[in-house]
Amino acid sequence: MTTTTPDVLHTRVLDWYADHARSLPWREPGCSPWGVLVSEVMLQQTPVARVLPRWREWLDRWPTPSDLAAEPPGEAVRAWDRLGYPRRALRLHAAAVAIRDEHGGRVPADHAQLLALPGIGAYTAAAVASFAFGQRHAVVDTNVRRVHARAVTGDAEPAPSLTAAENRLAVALLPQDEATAARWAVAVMELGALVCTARSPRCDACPLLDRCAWVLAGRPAHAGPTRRGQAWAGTDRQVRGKLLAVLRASPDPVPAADLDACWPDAAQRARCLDGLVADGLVEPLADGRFTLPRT
DNA sequence: CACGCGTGGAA
DNA sequence: TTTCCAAGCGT
Repeated sequence: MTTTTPDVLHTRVLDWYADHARSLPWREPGCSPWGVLVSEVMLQQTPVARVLPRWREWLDRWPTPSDLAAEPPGEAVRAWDRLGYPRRALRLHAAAVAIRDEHGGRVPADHAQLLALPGIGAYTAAAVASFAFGQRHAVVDTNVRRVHARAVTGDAEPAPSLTAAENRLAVALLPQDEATAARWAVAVMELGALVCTARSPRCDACPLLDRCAWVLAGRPAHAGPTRRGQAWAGTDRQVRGKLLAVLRASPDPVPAADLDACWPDAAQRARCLDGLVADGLVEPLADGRFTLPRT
């Protein structure tokens, strides 16, 4: 239970955002909804600094969904470069096709229609509806969850996965006015990204310092179980990454021998290649070579 | 619902 | 060096 009224949180965070927001190209007034959507998908689990150059290239090459939809999906995977989780590139291409075929080439403003697009989940649908179309939605990402956990709930970290209680809290905190709600959504996220960070929060720079439930409680350590980091060395994910890197680097289809060279364990290599084919990230050709997907 | 899914910079 | 972690999604 908090004694701080939402109005104070809104004023503090919105004023802070007005002074400290980063100038990012997808926040420019002239940025299209498509530009916002592309940025949101690229930013799923990938840092802003790494996204920036790829985002500019994408929007320059494919300024509309129909431009991307006209290309083979493999071109999206190649242009994705090393942003990671390349299935996102495939889904973004599929979303572009759906936007062209089912929405007249225009990114839909409706939350449910956004949610129905490939690769667009609860967070991204709300983010696009809010950031690109100025609507009132609870936009709950990892930054927002961390700010809410500390400032409102008084916990050092949010729960391992998004809970119904967190969603209820985010809805309860939304300003009533639509335009204010949209600014609040991006402002809280920015606060979590720049000040209320995961590792070393800069509480001295926080506009909520004197109202933060976690600080007022003496910054107690995280109570729950420590979440396990993802293993990497020797995992299928590493092997998939190596296989796909070979295919991205080659403008032409690649002989199987080139893929064999990138990982010593033949069984794991074969399993991963099969997985990539099943995912639609790799296309096997009749002559035994492999390529990024053409269809 | 817990898990698998890439990548690389910073602490 | 190792570990953490960065605007999640789909199954």
